[in-house]
Amino acid sequence: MAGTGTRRKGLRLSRERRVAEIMAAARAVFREKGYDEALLSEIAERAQVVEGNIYRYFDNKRDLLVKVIEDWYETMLADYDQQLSRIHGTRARLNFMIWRHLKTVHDEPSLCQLMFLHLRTWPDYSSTAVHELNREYTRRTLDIVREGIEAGELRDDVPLRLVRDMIYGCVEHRTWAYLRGEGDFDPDKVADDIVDLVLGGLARHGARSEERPDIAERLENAVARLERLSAHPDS
Amino acid sequence: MAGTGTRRKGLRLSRERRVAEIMAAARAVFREKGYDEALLSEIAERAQVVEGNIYRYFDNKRDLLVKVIEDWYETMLADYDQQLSRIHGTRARLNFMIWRHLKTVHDEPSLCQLMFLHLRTWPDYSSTAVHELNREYTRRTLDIVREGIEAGELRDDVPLRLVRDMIYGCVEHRTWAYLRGEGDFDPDKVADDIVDLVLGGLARHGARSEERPDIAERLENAVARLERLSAHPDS
DNA sequence: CAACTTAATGAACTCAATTCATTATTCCGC
DNA sequence: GCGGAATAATGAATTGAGTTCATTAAGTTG
Repeated sequence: MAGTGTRRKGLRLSRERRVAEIMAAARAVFREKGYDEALLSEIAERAQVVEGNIYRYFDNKRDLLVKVIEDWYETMLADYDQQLSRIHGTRARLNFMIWRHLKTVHDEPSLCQLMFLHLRTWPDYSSTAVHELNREYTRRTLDIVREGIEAGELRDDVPLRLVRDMIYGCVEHRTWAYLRGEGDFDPDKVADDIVDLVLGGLARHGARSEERPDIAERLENAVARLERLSAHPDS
Repeated sequence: MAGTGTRRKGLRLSRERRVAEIMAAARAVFREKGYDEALLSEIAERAQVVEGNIYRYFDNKRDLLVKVIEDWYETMLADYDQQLSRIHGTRARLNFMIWRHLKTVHDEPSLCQLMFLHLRTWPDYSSTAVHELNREYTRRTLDIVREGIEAGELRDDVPLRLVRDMIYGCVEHRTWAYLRGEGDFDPDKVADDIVDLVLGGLARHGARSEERPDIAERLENAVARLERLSAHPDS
C-alpha cells in the first residue's frame, strides 16, 4: 500500500483534461481490440478512472467510439486541402485523393475498420459529425471530376455519384484482405492502377492500339508522385 | 393454463427438423433485428424451444448466423449458372452479373447487411463456407472479363482483381444508403450505369483526336508541373 | 419391457455495460 | 481564510444478454 505508482485516488482533473485522457485510452484500446473486444474496464484502467466515471462524459460505449473516430478524422483532414492545392491536373489530383485514402487505410487499419464496420453501419450514422466530415472528404473528389468535365477532359454523361462510389468502393474492396490481416498492398501502385482503370475503362477503345497511351500515363503518375513528395515529404 | 395453443411441452423432433425450425426462426429474427438486436430468447421462442436447446445444434450465436447466411447463399446461387448461360456477349453478361447482385441487395437488404457487416468482417471469415461460395460467385465475373480479353474486346493490361473490386465495391457503395433505410434505387438503371462506366471509363477518348490532348501535349503538361514544383515548392 | 440413446428443459452462471447514491475535491463570494 | 455550491470521482449494485449443465422426458432398439 506504500506504492506511489498505483492508482492515485482522488486525483481530480478538469472536464477537458479528463475527457482527453479517456479518449486517448479509448482510442488505444479500440485500436488494439476492435469494438466488441474492447472493454470499458480496460479503457477505465488505462485512463486511471473508475468505470462508472466514463459515463459522466460519454453516453455509452458507442458514443465513446463515435467521439474517438470524430477526433481522429478531424486531425486527419486538417492539412488535406493544403496538400491538394499543390497538385495540378485532373489525373494527378485524382491520383492524390485515391492514394491519400489508401495511405490512411494502410497506416491506420484498425481505426478504418472501426469506421467502416461500426460507425457507418449504425442507423443514426447520418446524423453523426463523422458523416458530415466524410461527405466533405469525398466531395473534393467529385469537385475534381466536375472540373475535369468542365475542362472537356472527362465525359459529361456519367452520374457523378457513381464515380465516387466506384472509387471509394474499389479502394475498400481492394484493402479488405489487408484489413483482415491477410497480406499487404502498395498504396502507390494501387492508386495508379485505380486511376488508370477509372479514367480509361476496361474496354479497348481502339483507334491505334499499337500506339502506347500508357507512356504518357506512366509519366503523369510519376509526376504525381513527385508532387506528393513535395506536399507530404514523409510518404 | 387450459390453453392448448401455448408451448406444447415435450414435443420432440428429429435433429434435422429441429435444426430447420431454429434456422427459420433465426433467419426471420436476424432479418428483422440485425445481429446485435436479435435475441436468442426471441429466436428460441419463435422456434418453440427453450433457449439452451439451441446450443445442442449451434456452437453459439455467431455460428447460428453463419449457418443461416450459408443456407441462404446456397439456395440463391443455385440457378445462377443456368440463367447466365442464356446470355451472350461480354457487355450483356457483365450487365447480368451486376444486375443480379443489385437485385439481391434490393430484395434482401437485411440479409445482405448481415453478410457485409458481420460475416465478412470477423477474423475467421476466410475459413467459412460462405467465403468459398462468395469466391465462386465473383469468379464468374472474372471469367467473363477474361473471355473478353481473349476475344480482344477488353484491355489486357488491367489487374483482373481490381476489376472485380471495382465492380463489387461500386455496387456496395451505391447501395449503402438504401441498406441504411434511406431512399431506394433501381437495379436496372444502376447496372446499366456501372457497366457503362467500367467499360468506357471516365475519360473522353474521342474519335476526333484534335479534341483531346495528345501524348506530346500531356507530356509537356507534366513537365510544366515539374517546373512549377521546382520553381516554388509551396505555391 | 428394460436399457439405451438422444432431445429438451430450466435454472444457474458469467461477464460486460450501465446506473446511482454517496463521498471527495475544487472553486467562489464574502 | 471560510462555508457552501458545484462538480469530479467512487464503488457497489443492477441489468441483460449469451452460455453451461445437471436433470428429465421422449423415443428406439433388442
